[in-house]
Parts: sequence; structure tokens; C-alpha cells
Amino acid sequence: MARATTPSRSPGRPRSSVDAAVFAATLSTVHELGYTRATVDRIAAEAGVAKTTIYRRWPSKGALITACLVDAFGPLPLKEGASRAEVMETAIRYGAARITEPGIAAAFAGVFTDAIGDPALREILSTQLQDPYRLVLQEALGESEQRVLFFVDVVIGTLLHRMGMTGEPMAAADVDALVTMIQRELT
Amino acid sequence: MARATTPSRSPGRPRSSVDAAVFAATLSTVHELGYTRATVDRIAAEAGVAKTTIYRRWPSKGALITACLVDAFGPLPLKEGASRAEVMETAIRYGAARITEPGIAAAFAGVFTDAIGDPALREILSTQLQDPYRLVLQEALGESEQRVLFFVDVVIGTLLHRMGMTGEPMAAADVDALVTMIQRELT
DNA sequence: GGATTTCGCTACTAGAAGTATCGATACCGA
DNA sequence: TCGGTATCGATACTTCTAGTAGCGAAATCC
Repeated sequence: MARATTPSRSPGRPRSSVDAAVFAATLSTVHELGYTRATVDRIAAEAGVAKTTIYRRWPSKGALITACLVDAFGPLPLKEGASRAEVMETAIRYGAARITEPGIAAAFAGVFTDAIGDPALREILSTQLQDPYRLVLQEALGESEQRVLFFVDVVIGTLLHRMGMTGEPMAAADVDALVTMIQRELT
Repeated sequence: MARATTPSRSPGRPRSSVDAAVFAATLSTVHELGYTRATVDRIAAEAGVAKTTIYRRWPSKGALITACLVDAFGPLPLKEGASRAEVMETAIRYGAARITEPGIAAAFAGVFTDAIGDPALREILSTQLQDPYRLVLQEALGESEQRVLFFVDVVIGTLLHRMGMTGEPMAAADVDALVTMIQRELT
């Protein structure tokens, strides 16, 4: 039971801090080449690490991209005391801004495709990426889980569909329309 | 200039009519294995044709899947004299029903992913799959191109996002909510 | 029957995911 | 200072898949 409260570092060479470099290289490469042609070899080269190092940290290309998305999205920046309409607008514009960033939409769509045929990856995607936002929004909006999931489907689905069809982010006027449409859904 | 008006068949062995079998095999295989693992070899085997026959008709896997989607969606069944709200409801429920069919959502998401990094495929997708619906809806709804494209993004994007996240089609109650929400958008 | 085109089949190339191995390296504790 | 341990980079490898090339056989028209 000794040192049970001392979380001393495990022995051996510590991991070098290259996660950020790998994430940046991943988004950059996916942005430039698309999900399919963004090979792990190229990502590793651009990050300046060996491919084996990547596979030591993430079990598959899909898992790497998902981790990259989780890192890129981060927590929802909600203001204190905001109205429900304001919360909704902030959330939508935050999502739109993230998806506009280079590589994010392509990475998202790619993981999506892999997830449909891979329940384990779908679980990661749902748990690590969607659930944090769902929980925060249920609390901030006072809406049911079903209702919040519906909003997420509409917002993220719409933004991704536009990126997939046109290759460009949704124009500001259409994002405004999305905000208005969904705000009307608040009871 | 002779026989300029006689579109007689070109000589040589005619193509055997296996398109329907190939489309069925494609959707079945994609439904079972997902887009990535649905290889052209397997699709050809399940359709009972040689892989080379498939590549004689469609230039790439993405083009095959897109053709498959175009075939599966077909024309929008609009009633004569329907109101704009009825047209919208019909279109949404028609899209939801098609995306529910086995393999359609997985195929759609896969083509989407490939399209983001492949402008030629994106062009095929936009022209052959989206434009027919867009034109019919612009006419039937009397809305602008921008507006109709926005509706398509919302409806198809939402339905696909739900399929991707859960692996299941959207429940009837949520489809109803989608119909109501978008009908409110009609001016 | 001859010309033409598609068919199935086999073999092939190119490229990517993921694995195995090994010497070198960085940190910890004694 | 030195041994233990875990990571690093590098290389080579296996497996799988998209897509191509070339062949003889079959189907249709004239």
C-alpha cells in the first residue's frame, strides 16, 4: 500500500510530446489530399515522426482522425446567463466555425464513412465527440436528449452535407438561416 | 449524311443487361460490409459478373456507387396540384424512405468522403444526383436555387448524420419533426 | 460468314494499412 | 555511475484493394 497516493511516473523513456504536431499534420494533410489519400505515411512524415510512433499511440487511422477531431473541437464556449436562443446561436456558430477550419470537414466525413461499417469506431465517435456537447446542451437548453440529438443531427449534418457537395464551407447567409430555423424550434 | 435519322444499333456484341444485378449486389455488399470493405471484387462476384465488366461500364468505384445511388433514388413522385407544404412533405418523406433502404446511407456517406478529395466525383454527385431534385423542387416550390439547396442540405444532411452516428435510420417521430421544421421555412 | 464489340478470365502494377524487429535513446532509481 | 525500462526512428515485411492489360470465346449485325 506504500506510495498509493504518489502517482510517480512509470519508468522508462517518457513519450515525447508530439501529439499536437501529429494533429496539425493530420489536419493539414487531410485538408490537402482528402481523407482517403491522406496516408499515415505522409502524416507521419509531415509531423516529423516515424509511422510506428503513430501506431503506438492510436490503434488505427480512424482512431487517429477521431482523436484529432476531439482535440480540434474542444469545449463549447458558453457565456454565463445567456438565454436559450443565445445558447443555440452560439453553439451553431461555433460548430460552423470549427467545420470551416481546414481539414475538419474532410476528416469528419471520412471518420463517418468508416464508422458506418465499424461499430467500435462509431462508439468512439458518439461517446468522445458527440456526448460532451449533448450533455452541455441538454443542461443549457433544458431540452430532452432526443431533442438535443435532433438539433445536433440537423446542424452538423447540414454543414457537412454542404461541404461534401460543394467542397466549400456554408456561406454566412445560409448559416444565419440555419440559426433562425433552429431557434424557432425552441419551445 | 445517310441514315442521319436512323439511330440503328452499333455493331458488335450488345452489352448484357446486368446493370440491375450489379446495383443490387453493390447495395447488398455495402450494406453488409460498409463502403470501405465493399470491394469491387466482392460486388462483381455477388453480381455474377467479372470485375473487368464493371470497370468497362463505370470508371471507378465511386462512379459505380454514385450510379447506384442515382438508380436507387429515382424521380421524385410529386402529385399534381399539391400545395407547397405538401410538396415539401412528400420530398422529405421520400428522401427519408430512400435513405432507410439497406446500403443507401453507407453508400452515400462513402461517396461523400471520396468526393471531398475528388472534384470530378463531386461534379458527378452534384450533377447527376442532386440537380434533378433541385430543379424539380425549384419549380414545384417556387423557391430560389440557393433556398432549395439549403433545404437539400438540411434534409439529406440530417438523415445521413443520424445514420452515421447511430447506424440506424431516423425514427418516425424525428422525421415528423423535420417535416414540421422545414415547412415553417416556406414563405 | 465476316466484322465488330463485349464477355469472362487470368495476371499484373501501384499503393496503402498495419505489423515485426532492432539498435539507439531518454529517463528513473540505486 | 550504472542497470532497468520504455519509447524512438528506421527498415522491411505482409496483406489487401483499386485499377489495368491482354487473351480467346461469344453474341450480334450486315
